[in-house]
Amino acid sequence: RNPEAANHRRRSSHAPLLVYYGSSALIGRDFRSPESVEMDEIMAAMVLTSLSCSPVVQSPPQTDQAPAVSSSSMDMECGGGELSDSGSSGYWSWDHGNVSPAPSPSVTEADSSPDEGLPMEMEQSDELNAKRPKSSFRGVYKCLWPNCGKVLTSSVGIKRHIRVLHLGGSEQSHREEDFYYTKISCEAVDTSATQSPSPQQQQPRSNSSSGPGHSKPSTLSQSAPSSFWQIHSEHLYQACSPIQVSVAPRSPTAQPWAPSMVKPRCRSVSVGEQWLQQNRLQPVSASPSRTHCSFRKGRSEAKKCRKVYGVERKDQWCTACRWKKACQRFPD
DNA sequence: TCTGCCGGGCT
DNA sequence: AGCCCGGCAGA
Repeated sequence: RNPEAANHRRRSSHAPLLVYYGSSALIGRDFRSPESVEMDEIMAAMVLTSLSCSPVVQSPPQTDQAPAVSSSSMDMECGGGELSDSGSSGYWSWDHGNVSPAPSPSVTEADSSPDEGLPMEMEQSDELNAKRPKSSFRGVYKCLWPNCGKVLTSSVGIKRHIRVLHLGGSEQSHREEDFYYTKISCEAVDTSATQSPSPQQQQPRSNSSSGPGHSKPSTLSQSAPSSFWQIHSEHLYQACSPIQVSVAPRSPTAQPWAPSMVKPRCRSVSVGEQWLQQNRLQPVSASPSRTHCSFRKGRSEAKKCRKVYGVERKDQWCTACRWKKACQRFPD
């Protein structure tokens, strides 16, 4: 595709990472006024947008990096988080409502791109999971609604979020929320350094473009978003095979942000899908035949024509046996 | 290696 | 539909 678009894509996938670094710094300086922080965020995002085209910037975080406050551009990278720590609410999220205009045009463009949709989001998230420094997160819940990606730490919170914002708060959507969020836990193992079981926090995305999405929740409330179903059907397909959590050995020199390293390992399963699997529901339309789900019937103990009559008296075999089909004379 | 039979091609 | 066979997988 055109290089400019590719560049935007690269940038947009980098920006959240930097933002994340910023978030840790942000926590360290929460004594600052929100306005000041917000201005810094905007400034930082702008600077980062112009600086973060090179993967070098994306080098794994120095977790012991001091979150000093200064006006240098380097500090912007550390302190330019857009992540707001909701503090008293008990969760942090990406929810900025409709605050400032999108600080990073590239992010906005990527988010609003119609063909990127949720898969891109997941991809991005997975990518980020591998890069994120260790933290003490247990597990978080991410909204799967297109262009939302809100992350909360409580299932109640995410359900409420989905019900209110996306499902229009209708009561008929009871339990439906389950299908629109995913629990992210440590199964997205960070293999870059250790196999630490500590769950990784799902990286929230800028909602600078989700503003419009949030502004029309009622129109979406009665039917699932198409991209969601795309994901969901994919899950169903994948559900035929066990979820792969194991980790392939990896070159120590491999770049932790290489998507190919991360994507196959990290698969978030929506709670709804988990429910489906637990309840042994089958995909509605999918035919299981000719997939790896179909298994060959185990060999029976019964003797068939071949054994009974032998190859010499093949003419006495049943037709099916002669045709190498399932024996009809001595069925299982 | 033997056996059962699925999947698919040919007539 | 009838016939045949390559090839897979369990014993």
